[in-house]
Amino acid sequence: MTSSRSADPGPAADLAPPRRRDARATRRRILEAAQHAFSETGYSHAGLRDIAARAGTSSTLVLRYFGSKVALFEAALTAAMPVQDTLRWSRDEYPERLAEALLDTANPVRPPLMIALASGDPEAAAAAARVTEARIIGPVAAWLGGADARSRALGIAALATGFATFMRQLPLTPLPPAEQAHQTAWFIGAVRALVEGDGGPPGDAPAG
Amino acid sequence: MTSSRSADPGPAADLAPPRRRDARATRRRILEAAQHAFSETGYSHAGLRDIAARAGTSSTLVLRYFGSKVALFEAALTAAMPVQDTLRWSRDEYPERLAEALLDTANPVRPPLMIALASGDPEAAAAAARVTEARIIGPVAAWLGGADARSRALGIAALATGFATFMRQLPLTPLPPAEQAHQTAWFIGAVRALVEGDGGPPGDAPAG
DNA sequence: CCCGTAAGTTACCGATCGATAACTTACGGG
DNA sequence: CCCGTAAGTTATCGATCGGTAACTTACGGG
Repeated sequence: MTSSRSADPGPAADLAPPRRRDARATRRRILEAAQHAFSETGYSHAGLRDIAARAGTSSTLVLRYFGSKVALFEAALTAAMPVQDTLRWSRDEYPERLAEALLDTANPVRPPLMIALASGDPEAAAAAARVTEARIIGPVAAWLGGADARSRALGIAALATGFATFMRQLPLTPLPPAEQAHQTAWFIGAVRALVEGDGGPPGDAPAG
Repeated sequence: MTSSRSADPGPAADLAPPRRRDARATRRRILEAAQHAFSETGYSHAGLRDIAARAGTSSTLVLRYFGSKVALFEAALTAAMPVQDTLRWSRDEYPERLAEALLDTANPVRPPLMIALASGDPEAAAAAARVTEARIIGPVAAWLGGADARSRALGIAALATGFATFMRQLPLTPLPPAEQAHQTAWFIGAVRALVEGDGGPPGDAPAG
């Protein structure tokens, strides 16, 4: 990317000079704050003022950078989609890795919840559908292969959404550890069945 | 000003006398309207004025009958839970019946969506968690039996939630019929695995 | 017939929301 | 040094929300 700045700031751009006005950094902070807010409380309940406060700015600047709330949501959901990472996993490790990612309490960004909690607002639901198709259904279906690839990719997404909703969003009385392990094992098995295909694609078995 | 009430009791108002003030009927209409509104647009996006308009009354009366919006939601979700019906199904027909119920376009009341779309608001999420435990996890787990009954019941609920969200709420480009059938078949198979138990309970087949 | 009470309506409140306009200030090229 | 422009702030708008108070009207027992 060609920087319009003056001289090349050097390879160690991490130690950026203490710019008090940095549009790119501000925009990135807003995007991260939006991912967190939309993941925790959903589209409707996350206000622009909350997001701006998390990012250390004002709601006006948020709108200047992203145009509207629903556009910010679409940008945040797109940025939160970890498809490029998940597609590097092998078919064999995919189910377990997906479960780990969904249950990782250290990461507050949860795309399945962003999708599920957005589907109440029509505009946000349309944005979520666009991003889901472009960044999940399409790539995952291509990665899966086979005739029912789209249906299986959609099943994985639906499974992850329901799993995340019940495991991380609803304040249910927590399961005892044994049942929790059973729950995770069931989820992994269901995803594995979808990854490997229903009847099993002929001659396509990934030699483990 | 919608209807002039005098002089037209309508064609055979069932068997009820033409009461112009019927608290029970009004309350029931409000509850049904709330089930529809919460199923379609979720807790946050469904306003008391919308619900009141669907029921043909005013938001004031809604609040007088149910106290608050979250209390109305809890009452509507409880009334919408079809557990008493589903538990009459045999273990064998349960998965297909559940899929039919979720995909029935004639019925606009969808408890899984009421739960999923409510989990953004903390109070509504708590209410949804209470009703889910009392009316789904508990009864279904008892009906399922076995050590992992609670975990399996939770899996069925999570599966239904994700399935309903992606099949009926998100405006995705619809799957072609063949893939749609595959999707439904996969859902039924996943539910069946949870109903029958993971390792399979020995000698516990219920005679339909 | 009469009136207490329940059923229902109208008007309104404070808070919050997304979004806009106008203003202020810092950065950097000339 | 100077000033144009981008970055950021303050003030505010109109709409909508859940919720409350006060008023009106119909039902039914005495």
